[in-house]
Amino acid sequence: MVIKRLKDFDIQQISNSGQCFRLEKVEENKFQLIAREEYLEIEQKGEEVQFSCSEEEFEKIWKLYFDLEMDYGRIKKSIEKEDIYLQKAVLCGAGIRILRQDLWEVILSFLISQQNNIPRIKKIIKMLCENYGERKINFKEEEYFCFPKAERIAQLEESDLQACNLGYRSKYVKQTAKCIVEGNFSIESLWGMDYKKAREKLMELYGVGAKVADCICLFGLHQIEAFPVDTHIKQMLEKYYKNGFPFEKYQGYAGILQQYAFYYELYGDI
DNA sequence: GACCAGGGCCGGC
DNA sequence: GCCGGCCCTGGT
Repeated sequence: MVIKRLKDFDIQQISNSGQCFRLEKVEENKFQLIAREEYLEIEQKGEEVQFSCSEEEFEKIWKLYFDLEMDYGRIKKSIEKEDIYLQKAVLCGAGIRILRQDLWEVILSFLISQQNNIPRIKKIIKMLCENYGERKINFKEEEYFCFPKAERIAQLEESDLQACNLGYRSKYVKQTAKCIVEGNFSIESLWGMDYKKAREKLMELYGVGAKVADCICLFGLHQIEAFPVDTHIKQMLEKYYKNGFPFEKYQGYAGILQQYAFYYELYGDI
């Protein structure tokens, strides 16, 4: 067990932020996460956060995973005072961070995400994990399932994917997995590219368009300048930034602001 | 029960 | 560059 006091961190907000789909609330203030083939429980009260792992594991995996070395306070402070919308958005999702998830998991998850809603995306991914992910046992002697490897997904028939409710996305997933496994697309090489090149390269994949590519850049490669425009962000831009979003003022990290805005659009001033 | 829309993309024009 | 079609289902 590790206990930390963390600023700019809210596990519930991160869970609801739509960037990851395997972080689930299990009881009040308590969440479970399956990532990096590990099982983790997180319990938060105020700034005090408990992680169900050793200090070594925390340092080795989770500190980086939750992007705890990034100063989000500084990013928030950089927002212009006159920008009422962003100020409100940042206040609303003050504990959001951009996780450092597994690249393949992000690619598959956001292929599934298109023209879909978050509860349904979570259900589909859960089913894929239970059917095709490696089964493991956690510290409570309970079973859990890892995210399925590309090799396993590539073996499946489209009908198997249809059975997991992927619908018309089945063909995208099947072909993308095959392409990666057969060595025709190196996802590792993406790490050596800048945002523009990585985005362009990702769009070569069948089923990956501009928006999904941006999500993969932002959530999979941690290229925080990527600014995915989905239907919510599109509506927001049309409503509050008719003369254009001030990207020039937030060069290099607009994607983090996108995430605050996305969350604010979803959950608003509740 | 009906209807709309969801972290869009592809293919045809 | 624009537009129709698309699997399925959560939410109203």
